[in-house]
Amino acid sequence: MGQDKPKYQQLKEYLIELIDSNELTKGNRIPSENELAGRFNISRHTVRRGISELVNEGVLTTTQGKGTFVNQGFRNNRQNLIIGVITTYIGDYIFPSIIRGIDQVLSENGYSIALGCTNNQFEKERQCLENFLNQDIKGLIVETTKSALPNPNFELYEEFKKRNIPVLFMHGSYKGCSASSIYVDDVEAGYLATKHLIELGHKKIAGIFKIDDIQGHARFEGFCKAHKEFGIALNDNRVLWFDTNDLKYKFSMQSGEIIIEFFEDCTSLVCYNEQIGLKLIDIIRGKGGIIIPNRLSLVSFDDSDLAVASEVKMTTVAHPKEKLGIEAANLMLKMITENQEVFKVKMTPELVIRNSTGPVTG
Amino acid sequence: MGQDKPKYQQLKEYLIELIDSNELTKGNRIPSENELAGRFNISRHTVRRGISELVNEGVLTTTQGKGTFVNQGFRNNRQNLIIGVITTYIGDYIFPSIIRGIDQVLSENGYSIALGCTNNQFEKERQCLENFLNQDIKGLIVETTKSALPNPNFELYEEFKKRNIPVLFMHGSYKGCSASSIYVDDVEAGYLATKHLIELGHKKIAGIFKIDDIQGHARFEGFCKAHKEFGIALNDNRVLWFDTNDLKYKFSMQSGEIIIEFFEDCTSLVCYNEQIGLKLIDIIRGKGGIIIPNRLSLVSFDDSDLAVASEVKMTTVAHPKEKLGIEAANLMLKMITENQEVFKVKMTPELVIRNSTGPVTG
DNA sequence: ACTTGTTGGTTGTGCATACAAGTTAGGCAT
DNA sequence: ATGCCTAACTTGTATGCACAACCAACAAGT
Repeated sequence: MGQDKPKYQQLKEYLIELIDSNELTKGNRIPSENELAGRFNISRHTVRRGISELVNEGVLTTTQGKGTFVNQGFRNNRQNLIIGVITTYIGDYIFPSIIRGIDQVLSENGYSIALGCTNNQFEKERQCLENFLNQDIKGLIVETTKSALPNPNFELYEEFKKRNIPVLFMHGSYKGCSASSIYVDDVEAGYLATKHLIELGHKKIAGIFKIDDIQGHARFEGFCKAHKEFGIALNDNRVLWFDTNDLKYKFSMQSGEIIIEFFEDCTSLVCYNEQIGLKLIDIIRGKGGIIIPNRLSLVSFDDSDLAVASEVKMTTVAHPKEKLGIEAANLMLKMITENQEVFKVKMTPELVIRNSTGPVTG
Repeated sequence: MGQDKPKYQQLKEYLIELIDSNELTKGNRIPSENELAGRFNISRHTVRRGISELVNEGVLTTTQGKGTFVNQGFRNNRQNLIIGVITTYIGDYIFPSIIRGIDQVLSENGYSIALGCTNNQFEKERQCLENFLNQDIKGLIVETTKSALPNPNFELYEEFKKRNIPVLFMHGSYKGCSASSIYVDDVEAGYLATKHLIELGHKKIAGIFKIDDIQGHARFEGFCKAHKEFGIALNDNRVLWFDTNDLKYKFSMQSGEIIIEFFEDCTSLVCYNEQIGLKLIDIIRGKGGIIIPNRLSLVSFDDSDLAVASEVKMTTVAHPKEKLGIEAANLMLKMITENQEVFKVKMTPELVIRNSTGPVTG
């Protein structure tokens, strides 16, 4: 053995080499403490110290009276590579795709995902964060909860920073927090959608946006930007805002009349996402008379499964979804190796033209 | 202090109490080893042993020359309640709902989810299992990968059993493995779907099923059972089998002619799931001439979002999805408290009648 | 003002020893 | 042959000692 390292350390390395070279394998008993002490001419106490560390690392198990045994092989690669992922919702709409993208990259690199889900509540976000602080995670990817509001869990994020655990925010980061983030340019998305309609000759364009969601605001901003750029006046009556609760009631068949009245004098519609878009298509179909895209052109956002589910294949501005997840995961891996650097990545959405939009008629 | 427990253990408890009662909080230095040794009249070595265990548990940090300090609070509730969840796919179809159901229950009970995803490959399943063996999980919920084939990762499941970590299989368990499982009665599902058509007067019923999936077999079995029960002959030419690879090619517009020919002389169709159902509706719509349900009644399975996405609202046999996840999670919690018992839970699917089916005409 | 050395305190490594407690196998008595 | 006991071996707990490495603060010298 060498001379600089402590003896118990040298013993550890000796034992690990025995295991790695398969001279000792799962279930085998290692020499007794006294035997090792005698063989290397060190005290039993020193042997015990080395062994106890390996027990802590999960390599060995000791049983009083019987001996010390090599564990079942699995813990030999003594790494615990977990990335925490916190999203607002699992299982809805585009979130699964994002998670799948993340998983794809991470699992290829030997990491696994620990999942948390906030349901857009700060309290649950806090729980998730505390949970992850108790685990030995190597990084954290967070989809921000209520990103427009000040975040009460700020100190917990600071704690990750203190521990040198990189944190990456998705879909916008919290104010005043100089953390890394990856997000989609939703202003551009709104702009692209609206511009597409304008270029088809539309001038009376209605818009439906979500009010309690930063993406809704951003898409509306793009909506305005396009109007301004092409010198088209923006009519407030043509913009409809809704929030999460409205989803169940506002867009049902029963209230269909009201909705249809809303965009009656328009030739086209920018629609916050495809869940809403699909409900509108249903309402319009039920009502009869209005044909897409002849009478009404419809642009939506995200390009989820729902975009092509009905007979009307929606023109939409595609959210990168899986690609966003992949980018996020790659970025996280980069952050883990390159210490503490701050990245800001913007992803650009793309217009996908299908047959829910057409040139303005009549 | 007491008398039965080892002294280093008593010291640990003493220190933890100091921390829990906030007499020592994050960042504080604890008394030096010599001081503690003197105060309790034990040897410094014994003190060191107690402290070293607390260091290992993440409660304390020692620095040579400076002293030993209390860590930043969060690890004080020294629990690590994680449940491993392995599914074939994340993000597709009904799986997100199942995961959401699991998360809902577990997070309420202070657990968090560690996610793994096999893409239906044994190799990746193995990776996930080894990963979870390296973590300190309290239970494992597995959606079986290629459940019809013998499983090469059997020994890994055995290892969980050995460590007293309960394992719960979803959607069928591996052969020869006496583990707990929760599953949907897919034979009943196939039976319900077919019976519904028969009761509407249909006698020429086509079927499309997935061959590399145990659910496909089961639903087909129910399909046969209904035919037999009502004394209707089963024609092999009316049953079409496909596997995962076919998804991309077999059910596209290009090959639409062949598909349509296949059920040309039938009045109704039992369709493996709604992904396929929707593609068929697309093909039929593109071809023109065939109207659902007038010329062709269509029953599908699962009741996902896709069932009501198009203008044809599909009659379907509903998979419990989220409810299955909730049940699975509850069962897991039960298994954790009640040691090593084996549960078998069967969930019954329900027929949801919409307007893709109607009485036979002509 | 700055460097250097000393001093006393802290944790880190290491040795020798003793007895307690659990496991196993072989020997003895029944 | 069966069952109990003991001896020998294992790890677990505990003490006492010695010196090394490191840290902070203060004092002395430049």
